[in-house]
Amino acid sequence: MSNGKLNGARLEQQFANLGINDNHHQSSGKPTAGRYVPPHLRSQSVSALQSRRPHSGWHQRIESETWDNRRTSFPRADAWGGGSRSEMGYSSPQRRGWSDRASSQGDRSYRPGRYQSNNYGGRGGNFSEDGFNRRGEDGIGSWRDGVHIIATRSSFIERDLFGSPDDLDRQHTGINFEKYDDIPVEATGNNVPEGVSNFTNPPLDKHILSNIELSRYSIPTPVQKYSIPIVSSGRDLMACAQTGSGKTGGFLFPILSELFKHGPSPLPPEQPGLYRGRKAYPAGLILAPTRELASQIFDEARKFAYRSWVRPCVVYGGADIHGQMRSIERGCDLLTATPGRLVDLIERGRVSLSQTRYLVLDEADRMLDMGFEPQIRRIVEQEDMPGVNERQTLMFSATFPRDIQVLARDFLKDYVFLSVGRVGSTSENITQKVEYVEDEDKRSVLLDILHAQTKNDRGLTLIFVETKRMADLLSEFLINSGFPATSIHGDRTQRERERALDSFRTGRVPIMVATAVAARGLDIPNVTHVINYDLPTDIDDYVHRIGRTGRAGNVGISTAFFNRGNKGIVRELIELLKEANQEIPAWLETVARETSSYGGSSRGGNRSRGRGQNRDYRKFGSSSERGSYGSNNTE
DNA sequence: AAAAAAC
Repeated sequence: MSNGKLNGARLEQQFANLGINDNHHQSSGKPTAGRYVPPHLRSQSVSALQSRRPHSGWHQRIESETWDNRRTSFPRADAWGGGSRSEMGYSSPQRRGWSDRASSQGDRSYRPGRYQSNNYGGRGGNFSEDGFNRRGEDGIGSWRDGVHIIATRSSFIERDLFGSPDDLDRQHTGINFEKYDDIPVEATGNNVPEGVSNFTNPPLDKHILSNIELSRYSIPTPVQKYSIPIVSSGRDLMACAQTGSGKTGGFLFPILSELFKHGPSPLPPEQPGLYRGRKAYPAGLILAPTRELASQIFDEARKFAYRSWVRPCVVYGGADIHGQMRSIERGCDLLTATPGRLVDLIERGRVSLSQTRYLVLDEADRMLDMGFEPQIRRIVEQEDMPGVNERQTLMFSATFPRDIQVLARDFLKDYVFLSVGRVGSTSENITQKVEYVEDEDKRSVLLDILHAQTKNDRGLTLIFVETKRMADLLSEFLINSGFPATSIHGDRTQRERERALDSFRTGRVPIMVATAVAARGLDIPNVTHVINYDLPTDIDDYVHRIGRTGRAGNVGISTAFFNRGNKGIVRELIELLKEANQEIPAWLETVARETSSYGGSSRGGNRSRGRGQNRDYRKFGSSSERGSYGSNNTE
């Protein structure tokens, strides 16, 4: 199962296996049984999918429904005539690419020869008296003659995107609004704009306000308070914010708001190239370090782009690239991507970054670490993305080590540094326990913990291990011990990963064993317990991992198994526990004392200064000055 | 040393 090296028959087999276990298909009774639907498309309404059924051949339909987004999921009489659009006609050579038109803002309908100048986006008309479209056909706005045409509302789409008010799954009830005022916020840089305390029309566009309201967010979280005016005033941002503090909204709200205000960029004349089709020119690009995180961000983007001219898309590896290409060539204004797949699409000539005005690096410290940095540099510096002065760049992460801040400077101009939450530490919402457990005792201690909590705890337990192999072994062990468990790691297929995450999220399988792939950014409500079965070697990873619980003001528990193998992080761990007002076991202090303070590793010197690392190094950094980049390693 | 991310 975990070694998926089947070749020829793989695809068919995958399709054949599909209808069996996927509860999405079963529960919603959609006509898609037997087909793989990526997570971000699974909530499409029945009518939407049915309406597409008669249009094209079976094979085509799999692909298009897989990656198709809302925009083309609904019949559009004006664009498609009698609704006889076929995938073949779609790719016919006589179709003119939208990007090689004389007019910069071309019509995006797909019928060959159809042309309406100054029109961008979907149909905006068809209003009914109450503003709702009863047939559930719209939700796609447009831009015409400098005016943002907001599409009619659709109760179908709204239920898909926003859930119903009593839908516990979707609610953000845990947000402790009173506590927001106590959270320290530090904004440094030149002329830092004043924070806003409400979602209001200036500076936000009215339409984004309406989508924020539909999502039931009532007041800005601390990071949003500042990111909104910072982005609206054209500034760059490096934001260091506690996990679960609304970082995604922190960049989506102001970016979409600006896009709604200003409309699409004029498209450049198409360069001759191998690929003659419609190229995607996203106005905003969001990069994320894992596929699941990209998918999660995209889900949010769909909510806040609802009824607007902005079409969000997502691309990531491990999923069929052709479907993704078809999706983005239908229009792609706000693209969320993992780096590898994006580079692939750029090489294929399917994506140009020449119109990208907003660049977001989520989990930025991860994106700029040794594994990712070359790819990021390539995307940002060696493709056709506008230079640092012609775009706005935003970086977000819960941790921002000083050396990464130095690196990040290459991508930013006169940025505001924002530090939200308990600086450099984890939230007090999380009760952190550390237990001394030898490797050979870990299994039985884990079982004890799980036995103790299954009684009345209906929350989810996330268990982190260091290796993919251990993730497999441990989840198998738990299952054999009678605990419903699943696992997620990079050697599982994308389908397995998504299914594992989904069954965990819904609570069907309340225990998940995970590698670092699940450590960052994933927003899974109701994770009440994070267990570090293996502690990471980097304290920042620990911070991100335990941040999967205690989200949005909820409380959570974290348990770490510590033994001699983990003494490398002992001092940083103690510092962290102190800052978060956690109990520190006496034996842990002993281990720290026994661990030589000069212990050979360079880690103690550069990174560990506790609170220092999440503060603006321009202001708090020790010896290195702004101008001394390149020779700053003399501590 | 391991994990993640493209085929």
